[in-house]
Amino acid sequence: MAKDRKIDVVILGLLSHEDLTGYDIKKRIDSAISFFWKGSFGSIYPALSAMEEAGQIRSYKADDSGSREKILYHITKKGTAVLKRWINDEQASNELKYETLLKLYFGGVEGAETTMHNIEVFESDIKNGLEVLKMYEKNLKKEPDNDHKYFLLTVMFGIETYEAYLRWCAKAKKMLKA
Amino acid sequence: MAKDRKIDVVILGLLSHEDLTGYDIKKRIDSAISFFWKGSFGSIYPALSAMEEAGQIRSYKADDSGSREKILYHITKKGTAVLKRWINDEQASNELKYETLLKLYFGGVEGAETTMHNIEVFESDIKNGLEVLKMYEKNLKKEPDNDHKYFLLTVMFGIETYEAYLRWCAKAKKMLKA
DNA sequence: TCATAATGTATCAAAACGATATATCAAATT
DNA sequence: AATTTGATATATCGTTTTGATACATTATGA
Repeated sequence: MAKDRKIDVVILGLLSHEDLTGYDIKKRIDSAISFFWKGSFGSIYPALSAMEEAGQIRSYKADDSGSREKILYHITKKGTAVLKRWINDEQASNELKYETLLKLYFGGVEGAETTMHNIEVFESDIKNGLEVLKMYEKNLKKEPDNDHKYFLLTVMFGIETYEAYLRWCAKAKKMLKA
Repeated sequence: MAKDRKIDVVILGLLSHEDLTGYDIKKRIDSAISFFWKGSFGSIYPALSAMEEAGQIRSYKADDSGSREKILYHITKKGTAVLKRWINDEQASNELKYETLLKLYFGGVEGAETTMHNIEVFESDIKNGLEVLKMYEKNLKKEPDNDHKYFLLTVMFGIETYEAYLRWCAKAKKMLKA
């Protein structure tokens, strides 16, 4: 009926490694997995409440007294089961929304110059992103930790696709000049 | 304050080529641009109403009497202006949500076998998608129509990235076997 | 003939987004 | 020493989008 909250499995996945606050979760999403996933506080906090209600996670206050309010979450057996069920379900929806391609597709209503400029902006963004990813890769390969094997795989995915984007940019620019 | 509806520019872009019904718009989104964008009836119909209210589009009934109710939409000057303003705005957010990578990233909680299987499912989907894209490319290159130049560019983008996905799949499988 | 697939408009609950509110604490600036 | 800034932290709000469903008509085809 109603689609299931995807943010749930993101949270469960992150909590399967360590206990985190809602704020921590947001930070993890915005750093390590930002190039293939995102999430906002507006989905994280309500999900945390609902998931605790459902017994998938358990909250507790940070015990370093004197510090400010800080609610940590710990995954329960029930939560682990939900996470595993999701990983073992082979269907996965990869939803892409490239506004850049949308502008390109409708590029006919404006001149080729505008399209060219939009491609160049995209190209520049990707070049920056690629540098960050390559830095990640370098560090991950330096100390071949088995724990980080899966992280390395996602980074490699990013590099492979970003390089493809750049190849396409070159082709597209060439085509537009002709 | 509130983010602007992205579906609006998709609709305006499609209407800039020809008059369409809401159902037509959904079909266009699900075919030509499906690999880099998507939209549902639940966003299309309310947007059509709001945009007509705002004077960006104008509706009229199909005049082939005897046929069923059919509401066609036509873009106005105001709508064209909105579309052009968006295309010329250089900021574009490309939002990607790869559930496949999410499962991979959290792959540690299950065995390498599960991860391997998930990669193979992804690989198979991409292979199918790539074939479709290549068919599109073949047809578009057969009759080099200037009108379809931008469409060809998006298809080329798809091919380039899908091939990158497949290269990554091969690498990932190799790494997991080791 | 009768099923079922495609066409077509429309709404609803749930989910996600992005902005904002509120407040504390550490570090940097004046 | 006082002040400003930025990071930390929780939480909610209005808007947009999703995915499902409802409902009805027309075309296809077994």
